Amino acid sequence: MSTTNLDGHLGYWLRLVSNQLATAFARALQERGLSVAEWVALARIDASAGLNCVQLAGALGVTRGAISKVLDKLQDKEWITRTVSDLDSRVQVLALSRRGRRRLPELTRVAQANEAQFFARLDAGEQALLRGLLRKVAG
Amino acid sequence: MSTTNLDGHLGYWLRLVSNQLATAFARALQERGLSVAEWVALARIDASAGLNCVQLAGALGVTRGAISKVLDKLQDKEWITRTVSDLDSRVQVLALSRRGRRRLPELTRVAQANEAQFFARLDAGEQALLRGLLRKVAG
DNA sequence: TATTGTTATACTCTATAACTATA
DNA sequence: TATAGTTATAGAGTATAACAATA
Repeated sequence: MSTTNLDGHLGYWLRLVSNQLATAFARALQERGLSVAEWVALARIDASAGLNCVQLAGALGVTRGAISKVLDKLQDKEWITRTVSDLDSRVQVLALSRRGRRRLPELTRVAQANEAQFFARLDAGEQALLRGLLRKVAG
Repeated sequence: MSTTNLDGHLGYWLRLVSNQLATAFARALQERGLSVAEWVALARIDASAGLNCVQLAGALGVTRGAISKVLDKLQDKEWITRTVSDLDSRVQVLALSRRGRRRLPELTRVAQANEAQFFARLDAGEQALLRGLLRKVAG
């Protein structure tokens, strides 16, 4: 007799869907020369002007160390700038570079196309519902 | 002007929540000597009797190569058995070992406690709704 | 030829913890 | 002392592709 009803676990489905989406998205982004984590950071920097590293890490739910590496890669590609704050020289102000701004629209299109395809089984109302539930969990 | 409304992306929230859950769960499982991927495989083997590797890979949404490694670790710990099928000697039939069966209930409790805490912001109805939506996306 | 499972290789992603510089 | 950011280290998790054995 099995003791496990894995299908009842929310975590199981969350993991399955998230992994499938990430894999598909990673392939789509690869041709444009960036990874999923890099895209998320880039998009967040664009969406929230004047962010620093600690704030970005908090927004993405990862550590400072993890963010630091991702930012290194984005900076190597010259898609972002890191500017020391005038008010506090420990702080970096993050921003998109000219090149980053030029590239972002296409990346956003790729992200949206990927999402549209991936969540095609849900109608607009269901997608909004799912988004709302995830936001609520994220707190 | 920013072009990105990251909060509108389902993938953003999915990634955030999934990563948070996986990190918390990994910590809880670590003390019991296994990883998240190992637990998921173990639970799936228990839930679906007579699985082989290809079927397990399909159920978990990963490749055969990835599964092979996870199974190696579970076998090293003697939590599963791999038995060559009588009908087709290419095929392995996966099953929990005696030790695996003995350990599973506690691991299931850990998983459930972790989930209960993580999804505490959602009531039972919302959790069922979320599960249904994720299942629908997974197809 | 097709399928099952393994292996070699390489990445991405993340954490922990110690560190530097500044406040 | 506390905070911002970096770095060193380690490990989990996965993919791709080539491979051996079997069908």
